[in-house]
Amino acid sequence: MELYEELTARGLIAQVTDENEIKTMINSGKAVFYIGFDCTADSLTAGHFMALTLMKRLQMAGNRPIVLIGGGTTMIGDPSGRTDMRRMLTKEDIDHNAECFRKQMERFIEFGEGKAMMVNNADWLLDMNYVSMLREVGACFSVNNMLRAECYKQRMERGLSFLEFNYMIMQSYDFYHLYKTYGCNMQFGGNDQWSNMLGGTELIRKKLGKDAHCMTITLLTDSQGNKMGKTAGNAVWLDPQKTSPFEFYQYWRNVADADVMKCIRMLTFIPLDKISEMDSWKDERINSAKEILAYELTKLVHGEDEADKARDAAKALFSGGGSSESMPTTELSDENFIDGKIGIIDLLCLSGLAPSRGEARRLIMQGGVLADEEKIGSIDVSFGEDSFKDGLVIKKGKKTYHRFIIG
RNA sequence: GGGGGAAUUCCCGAGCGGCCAAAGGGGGCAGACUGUAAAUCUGUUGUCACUGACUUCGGUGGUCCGAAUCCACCUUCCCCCA
Repeated sequence: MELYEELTARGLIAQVTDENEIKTMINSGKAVFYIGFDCTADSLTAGHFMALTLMKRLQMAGNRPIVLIGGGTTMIGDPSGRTDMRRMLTKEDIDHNAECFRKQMERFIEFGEGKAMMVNNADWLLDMNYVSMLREVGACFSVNNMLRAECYKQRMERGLSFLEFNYMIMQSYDFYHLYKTYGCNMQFGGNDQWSNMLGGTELIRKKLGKDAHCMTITLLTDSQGNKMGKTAGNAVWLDPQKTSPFEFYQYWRNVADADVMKCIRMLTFIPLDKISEMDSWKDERINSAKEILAYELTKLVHGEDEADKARDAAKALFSGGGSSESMPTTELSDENFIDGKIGIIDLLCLSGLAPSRGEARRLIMQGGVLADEEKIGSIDVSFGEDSFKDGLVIKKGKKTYHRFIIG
């Protein structure tokens, strides 16, 4: 099966400018394509991950990827699909974030001569002269059309600043610049980027009379229609410091039944024929599909060792037995003990299992705390030093564990 | 430039000068049921020395015995007219 057909079968393609052109181009490895990443945080997220896998798929088929770091566009902030304005980031923040992105991507995409390249649009956007920019680029855009763009829709109701309104023009200029400089003939991005991306092809057509193409990736949403890759409003990060491999594993291990196969298809590199076998899995068997999903993704992002550890830890915790090695651990010292004892509430707060003493108290009263698999029945329970000889495992609810040892 | 309106706890949103730690919903957390799923039901959701005390309602001052509620100024946002 050829690349384009595979992407379609995996459900990755949302919209394309010219299906036949794009198909022949990427199937024959002739595309020089870019994906832009705005560095609004100091780590990539699960959402970016899909774009990275797509880059890899295309690279494996001989196409040349350009990673564009949005050091310049992040100064503006993309309003697409947002209801409120992004917090303005300082130049220093952006540079720092860009550096973090670069490091994470290098683990994933091969950069170098004849391979992928990385550029930063700060290099050509930041020194732009306003008036010449307006004359060169602004003349090519119709405000009437821009206002009709889907990506501004929500903001038309709640207010859109002129700053953000210009985002589309900046992104379009990027494409134009890359086309001229590197012969970049295609842009990929999330489906929410469609209007911004079309802006680029329009600009290239108007300025150079040439055709360039775009293709958008289906946004990964769950069966409820929410964007995936978030827990309680927090992103699932690729940085192990921000989201530990274990948490990362658990996130995918816990996706809803309705979403597993979609995730496997879109995010993993498991061959399609294998996946279609799994399609018929039901009930308890679908649970093992989740294990596969979680393992595969953890392996891709954090490497095989971490994936093994995360899987073992999960097995140990949920099916009993096994090691508690990779569990988050807190070392207690003498000063934590009063009269040779430490209270359960202190343990919960110390480890961050509970953010406040009130919360800790509540958890205990609701029967949500176990110590070495035994339910804590009272908020006054305390432990002597000898309880920690072999480590004490405190369990909060069903899925959160913490081990305490004496340092 | 002129006029009008808004800012409440994680989010949306109600809130009469005392009965307001502040309705309701969402989300979160925990319990039951389960397959580490979904759906459903229950409890809970400012902090602490927890049947009590303390700190919260954009900011700063003020009125009052008493302010989320009234007044002044400031900040930010929205709407209408230009």
